[in-house]
Amino acid sequence: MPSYNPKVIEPRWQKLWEESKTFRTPDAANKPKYYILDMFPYPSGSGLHVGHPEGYTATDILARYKRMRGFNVLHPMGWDAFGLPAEQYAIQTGTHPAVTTQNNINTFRRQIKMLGFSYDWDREVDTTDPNYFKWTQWIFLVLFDTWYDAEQKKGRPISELPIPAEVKSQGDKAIRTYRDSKRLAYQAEVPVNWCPALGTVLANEEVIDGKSERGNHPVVRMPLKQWMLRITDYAERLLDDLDTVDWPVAIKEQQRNWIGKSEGAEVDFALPSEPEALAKRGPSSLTLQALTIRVFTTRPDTLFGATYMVLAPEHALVDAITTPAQAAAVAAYKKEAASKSDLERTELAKKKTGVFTGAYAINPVNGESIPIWIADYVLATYGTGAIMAVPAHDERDFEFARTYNLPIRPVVLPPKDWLEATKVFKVLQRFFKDPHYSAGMALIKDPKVSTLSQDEAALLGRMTSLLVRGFDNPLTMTEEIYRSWITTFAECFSDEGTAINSGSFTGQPTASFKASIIAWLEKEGKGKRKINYKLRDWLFSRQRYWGEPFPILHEIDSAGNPTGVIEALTASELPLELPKLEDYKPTGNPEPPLSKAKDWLFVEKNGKRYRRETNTMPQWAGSCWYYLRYLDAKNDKAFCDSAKLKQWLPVDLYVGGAEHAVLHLLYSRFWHKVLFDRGHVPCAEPFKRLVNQGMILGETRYYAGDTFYTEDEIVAEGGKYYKKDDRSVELTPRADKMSKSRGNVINPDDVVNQYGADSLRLYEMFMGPLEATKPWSMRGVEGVYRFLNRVWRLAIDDRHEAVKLLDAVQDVEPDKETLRLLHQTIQRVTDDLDTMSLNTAISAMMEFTNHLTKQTVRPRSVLKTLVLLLSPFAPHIAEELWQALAELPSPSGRGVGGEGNHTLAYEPWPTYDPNLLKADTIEVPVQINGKVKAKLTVAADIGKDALEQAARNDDKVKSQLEGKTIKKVIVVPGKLVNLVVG
RNA sequence: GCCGAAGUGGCGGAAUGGCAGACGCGCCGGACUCAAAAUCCGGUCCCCGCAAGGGGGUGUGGGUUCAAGUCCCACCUUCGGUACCA
Repeated sequence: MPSYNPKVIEPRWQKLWEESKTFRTPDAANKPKYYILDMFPYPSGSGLHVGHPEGYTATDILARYKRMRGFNVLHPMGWDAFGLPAEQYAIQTGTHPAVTTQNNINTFRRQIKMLGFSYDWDREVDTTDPNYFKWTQWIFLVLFDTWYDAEQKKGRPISELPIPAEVKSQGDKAIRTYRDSKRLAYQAEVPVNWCPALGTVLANEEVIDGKSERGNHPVVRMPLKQWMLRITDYAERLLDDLDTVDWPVAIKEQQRNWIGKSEGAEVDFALPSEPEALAKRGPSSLTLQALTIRVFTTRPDTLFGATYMVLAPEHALVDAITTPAQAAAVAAYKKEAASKSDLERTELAKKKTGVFTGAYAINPVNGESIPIWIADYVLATYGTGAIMAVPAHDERDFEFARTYNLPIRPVVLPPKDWLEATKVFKVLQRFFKDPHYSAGMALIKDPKVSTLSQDEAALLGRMTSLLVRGFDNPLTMTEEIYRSWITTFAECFSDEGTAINSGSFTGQPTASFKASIIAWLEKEGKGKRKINYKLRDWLFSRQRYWGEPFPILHEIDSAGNPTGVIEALTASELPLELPKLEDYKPTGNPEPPLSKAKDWLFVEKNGKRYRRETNTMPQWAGSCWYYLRYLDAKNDKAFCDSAKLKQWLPVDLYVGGAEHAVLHLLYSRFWHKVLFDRGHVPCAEPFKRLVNQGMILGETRYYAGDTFYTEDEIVAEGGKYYKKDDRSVELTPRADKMSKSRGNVINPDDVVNQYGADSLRLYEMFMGPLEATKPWSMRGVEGVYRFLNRVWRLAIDDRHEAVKLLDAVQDVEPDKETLRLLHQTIQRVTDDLDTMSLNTAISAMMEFTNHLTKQTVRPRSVLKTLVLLLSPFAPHIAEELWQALAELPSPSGRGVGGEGNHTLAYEPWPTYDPNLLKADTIEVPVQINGKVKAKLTVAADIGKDALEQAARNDDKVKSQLEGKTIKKVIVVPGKLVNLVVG
């Protein structure tokens, strides 16, 4: 038997590790801690795919390496198990989602264990376990109990919220309402994506082109009372603290964009208060004169160019300001806008639409009366839902103004180089440089020949002299030119420049204008400095069964109607478990399925009647804090013991897919900061270092239209690809995402079956840099499998019946060369592990193996070191070889399983001696004018002068230098010699 | 459009500013074998040349430098994210 047989040795070692709990992590240890975390998976019904083991292998290698480096390593795994698929399955079959979920978890656990990861399984978590979600609910109660103190920039207990006197005077109910309005968890009426076919609300990311991601059902927008989390209060800190974490810049940038901080001003536009106008609108608009429309702008310096205003169709004041004459048109437009999803709105963004309300507002800087429109290019959810439109300097306003013929007034003069950078200018300039310019001019003016429009030709005429002069003299930008430019080329300028047409502010550059106008607005009480965020509050409730129930009660009166009073459960009442349902089918309306559980729904407490909250939490809830639960997974007194939090936090290394760049990672950070503010965790950021593994694509295929061929059916020639047996068709190579429909999914089970877990692990790391997107290749797996076979045969006699060392393995000192290469390999592998360059670490071991293969005598000590280096990558074969190579159980090895089985998992990591790295002689290239012309073999420690002499004396160099003079000599000892000749 | 990443052999990919293509795959040749598989040894960037040797070469065009895949400027392409955010 003992040729390399992963099918036998892998299960054997997995069993040993499991039975003796080799990787159990003690909480107390006199070692430095290292917390390595994987993004835990959603256990889907289709099982593990090869993308999962990529990150898991990388972290496992690091975990095993750090253990050998003497760290107390925490490396846990668990399940993000709430989610829609199990519920859909329940609807179809009646099987409880918990059953489906446990089956899927079992499959995932089996598959993950099959890969030999060194998780501490005693810390396994499952977000659907009541003992887990008890604490998810508990954290929700913390959010519910917290308000954000903007002055202290900190979340504080709701009991510490100062109650304004006028609220206090209105009694308990007012105080209650006031408190509820300040909590981090609050209820609000918001538009949601309701999918009637699925009977649920969907998250934005679950809606594609106005249809549900699953099943392609239509989705409508409707307002529903929802639970929201006030993440916007933490926007600034979520932004600032990005500077304190070691994350990929791309992810930080994505989070910054998502938070979307912009600085500017809020400006109030008053409505004119002519009594006549008011009377016409009837009693509903009696308060009109008190109304102002508040806008947010990042460009208060363009206020003088505001020629109209636009409200979002959903803006609260639309009906109040609309004149009777416009009422019908406005109503129709509002209806149309409401029926469109956000996506449809943006899809149809090419053409801007809108309707005049009939109302006017007063521009606070110049008292001008400007028309108010509604248009769906203004979003109700951003800023104040209303804008001042400056068509001369905003692309969107510009386009809208052109469509509806609204006035465009330039108030910012672009700098000169803006004009020169425009595409049109470049074309013109090229044209003017043309020696056939005069002839060209004649042609351009000839409408039969010219491709320019009449307007363009006219502008060309007007600008000719200016532009011609412009080659030699600086071009002067004037309002006249800018105006022509806008009208002719439909290009507006939206950057910073110099103010024109702006009253006493004229002449100021944009930056100083902004500052001075904000000061003016604040003095006049017409506006103020304002920072706005794109980030919106987090819609936290779902109309689903399979999620965490909210620990919230709604008080009801004797008729069963809600009184508006909400009460949180106490910690002692947790967990609030899900009721069993007979029928998981959607209710057909937005009433969540939990409303069907009549026994569960109503409770009496302190003599009052309550109805439970029937929404459930989104899937993100459980994954927001799972990294904390691992530290103390079985604690039933707290979500985690505080000493353990102090010991283990923050996570030292977090590895997962970039698809979670924003949502999961932002939500987690938010919860963590709230817990931090409330004193439950000891640090402000949860994940110190983050690494994203890249996506693994399917095997490269070679396409001709829709038909494709595999690598061995094609032939490459001159950078092009053809079918082997028919060269008439050129093929295009492409690697696609793995998907069932493309039929290119690689199943890890199959790979392990054929080559073993060690080969799968090794291949996934050898493919390329961890962060890179890379295509799968079965041939590549074969390659690393052959490598492991070679390592095996370095030590083991594969023709022998028992696992027996080859005679070549001897207790002798390694020769000089082998010793040098060994230490070099230790260095390379160690350095590569520290930088997570796992692909090159494997290359280094391959090179050393290739060297050893050629040796007829293989010192046992050398093989043992190689095995230790290999062990984090391919632990099973390493353990097996370690056992064969080690005559005695190593005293430092923790016993695993039965007699004679000793793991290498806690062996000290090999160290290298820098003095042994150097060879006695090295090859140094000699360049002449930067090109390598000769190579010298010299002593490694040769001095600068000696090296130059050696180069000059070299025959090849001499012949190259014949008849030339050396102008300069560069000698880099140990590296090269470069002779510069004339 | 904006933000981010990346462009290197037939393929995956290596290269603190210092010999481009490590390592693996594939391919070619050889050994072993009756034969095949497996394994082992050698070769393999392109062009000219029997060879010795010579020339070219890291998306494109410029630049810095004795020396550039690597640094700087401009552009092109691909991938990922995001998108009326005022």
